[in-house]
Order: sequence, then C-alpha cells, then structure tokens
Amino acid sequence: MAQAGTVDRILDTAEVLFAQRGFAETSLRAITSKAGVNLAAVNYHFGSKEALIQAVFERFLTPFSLALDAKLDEMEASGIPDTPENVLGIVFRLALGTHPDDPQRAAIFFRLSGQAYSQPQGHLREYLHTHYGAVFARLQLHLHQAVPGVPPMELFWRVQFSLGAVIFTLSGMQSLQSISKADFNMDASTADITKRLLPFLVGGIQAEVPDQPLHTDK
Amino acid sequence: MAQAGTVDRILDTAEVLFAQRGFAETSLRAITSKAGVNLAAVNYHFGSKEALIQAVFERFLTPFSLALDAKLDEMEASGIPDTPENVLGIVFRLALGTHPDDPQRAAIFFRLSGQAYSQPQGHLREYLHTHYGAVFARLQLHLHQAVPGVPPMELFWRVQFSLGAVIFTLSGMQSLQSISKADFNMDASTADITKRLLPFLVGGIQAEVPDQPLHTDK
DNA sequence: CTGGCAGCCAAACGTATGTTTGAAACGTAT
DNA sequence: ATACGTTTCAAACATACGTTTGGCTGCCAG
Repeated sequence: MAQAGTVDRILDTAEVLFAQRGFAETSLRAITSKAGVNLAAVNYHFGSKEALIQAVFERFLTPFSLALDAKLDEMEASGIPDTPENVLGIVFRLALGTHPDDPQRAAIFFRLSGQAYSQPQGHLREYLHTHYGAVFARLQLHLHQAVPGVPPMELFWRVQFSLGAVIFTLSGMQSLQSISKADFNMDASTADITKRLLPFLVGGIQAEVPDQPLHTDK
Repeated sequence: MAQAGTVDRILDTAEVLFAQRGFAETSLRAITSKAGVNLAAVNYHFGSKEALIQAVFERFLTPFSLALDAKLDEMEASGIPDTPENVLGIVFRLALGTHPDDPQRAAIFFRLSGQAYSQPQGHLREYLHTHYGAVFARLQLHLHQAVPGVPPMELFWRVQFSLGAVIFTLSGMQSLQSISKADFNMDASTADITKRLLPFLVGGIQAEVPDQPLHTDK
C-alpha cells in the first residue's frame, strides 16, 4: 500500500479505519490525512462519503462472492457431499483466504461486515442483500441439502444466528481478546476462533427442531 | 411515558432512539425535541451525552442482573438441574419478561446491547464488564455444570458466539423481518425468534469439541 | 412577604464535519 | 510548444453537533 494511486490509497486507509472505529466515527479528514491525499480527493473520486463506504464494500465482497460461486461450482462438479462441515468450511476458508498476503485482512472483513449490519438505518444492508443475495441463496440451498430435516424457514433463521455469531465475535475480537487473556491467560487468533466456531455452528444448525410447530403460518 | 419527570422522559426517549439509530447517529437535539424537553436539560441532569448513554444502560441492566441473580439463587435452592436448556431458558425468559408491560422493550434491550458491543472504542464494553461481570461469570459457571465435557476456555467462546447470535439477530430484526416476510411470507416476533434460538444455541454449546487440541496454551 | 434554590428555557459559543470552489500542477496528444 | 482534460491543492462554506451561559420561572422555608 506504499505507492498506489490516490483512489486505492483512500480505499486502503478507509477500510482499516472504518473497521477500527466505525463509519460515523471516521472522518474524511482522518482518512485523507492518514492516506496522504488531499481532503477533496474523496469527493472528487467517489462523490460522497456514503459512496466511499459502498466502494469499500464492493472491493471486498465482489472477489469474495465470485470465489464462493466458483468453490460451489467445484463442489457440485466433484461430487463432494453437502454436509454442514463442508459448506461452512468453504465459506470460512474463503473468508480467511481471499487475501492471503495480509492475515489481518480477514479480521477487517468481518469487522466491516459487523459494522454494516449493525448500521441501524440499513442502507448498506439493502445494498448487500440486492448485490450478493444470489450467492447467499445458493449457499442456503446447499445447507438445506446438508440438513434436510430442518425446514427452510427454520434454516433461514439458523443461518442468521450463525452470521451473528461469526460477525459479532470477530467484529469485537479486539476487546474479547483482552478479556480472554485476562481470564484464561491465552490469546486467540482469527484462525483459532474460526476453528472453535465451526463445531458450534454445525451443532446449532443440525440441532433437532422442537416438535410443537410454533405457528409457522399466519 | 406520558407525564413523567424530565429525567425519565429523556431516558425513555433516548433508549428508543439509541436502539433505533445508534449512539453517534442520535443527536441530543433529536432526543430532547422528541421528549418535549429543553436541549440543555440533558447536560443539566446528566452532565454529558456519554453519561446519558451510561444512565440508559444502568436503568436497563441493573434490574435485569438483579433478577438474574435471584433466579439463579432460586434454581440452586430448588435443585433444578443445570442443563443448557434450563440455564439459557432463564436468561431468555428474563430478558423477555423484565418489562412485561411493554413487549417491544425486549427488542430494545437487545438492540441496545448490540449497539454497545459493536461500539468500536469500547468504553461501554469495559463499563458493562466491570459492573455486570459477576453475574456473567456466575452464569458461565452454571453452564459449565451443564456441559462438563466442554473445557472452560471453549465454553467462554461458545457463550460469546451465543451472545452474538442473539444480539445480532434481534438487533437487526427489523430488516430481517422484511426479508423473511418476502422469502417465506410470514413474520416473526421476538418471542418466536427466541423460541427458535434456544435449540440452536443448545446444539452449539453442547457440540463435541474436536479431538486435536488447538494449541490451548502459549 | 421574601430570600434562596433547583429546574427550566432561549440563545449563543466553539468546534468538527461533509462538501464545494477556483486556481494551480500535471500529463499527453496534437 | 501549445492546448486540453484530468488530477491535486489550499481555502472557504454551510451545517450540525455537544456544551455553556445568563436570566427566567415556580416553589418552599424563614
């Protein structure tokens, strides 16, 4: 990130600062000064701060969703069975590995996702759902093959729960690490945590659904 | 919330707005104008905006943690066994029931918690950990009794994962409801979702831990 | 009646933010 | 060398924010 163009320097700096402090708490002046570019460059190249935020996400999610699509193709072709471990494993390895050069990049990825989802008014949320909803639906389909006993509606919510567990944990990892270090005298890396996450999520996703139907239709 | 004093009117309005839009995105002017009080009243009664935020949390969490302590006492006294369902069930029923008059209050509670945790710099996080860490530790102890096969370190993270699933889901319920309604033609209440959450979390928490020790000590 | 005081109010203050502006610098094709 | 479109820059602009101020109420003890 040393001698890149102005646009990339802005994106590189913005994605780090957004992940660290959040969108509202990160000023354009903080971004531009740290990036070594003029303040007006953001509005010149992106138009507005909100457009900058979207650009940051696009640069992140487009390669990710493309890679995920490819991996799912590969899995369907080679006949690898649809198990929760396999499907979730693909997502995790991809999220951790789309930028192998920078290991911290994965943490930024999740923290950004967390910021996006906790963003209350949800402009970003809609944007994400419209632009990357297709891959998401495909993923869910494979999961349904993996746990046919869980009805689609229930599965939808369990995927949301899983998303929450992943994003929430990794988005707040910095603080959690200090707690974990204080209470257990050990620190945890992103890879460590994802290793712990996988069995938890698998256990949750394939849990038995309660007998009594909780009025699933109006 | 009709004819209460100024302090309570501010707290009532602030907790709703904070939950809806987040802390940084909610201005004191928005709070005071909606509450029908003067702008200066916040700084007069609370001292600063940050103190207001803490006051909102204190009013929420103190009754909750007291009730939780009492319920745990009751459980220990009456010899109810420590199962994941029982322990988590207590928390859920309490979170949903501490303010039975207002069903929406539970959603606000979780959304606020989500805002607090996703708050990047984490002043609030420390505050919560120091003021309510004791109840949290006690809860974790009971969980450990419930799933003795899971080592404490692993359990710590699984509780974090569970927290994430709960807070993330309920904090973004508004948006998720529209998605769920579009895709499955049904809507979900807070109570509905928590009913779905319980088996998911129980399944995750009591999942088998992988054989290979993931270098649990430095 | 009167003094004091806590609560309340409109107005202003200082600061930080996103955005816009107009000119300067740059690179490139003619 | 000249002209032109793009990019960069310092400066200013408008606005929104949290906070402070000084005076105005109403009430209750003396």
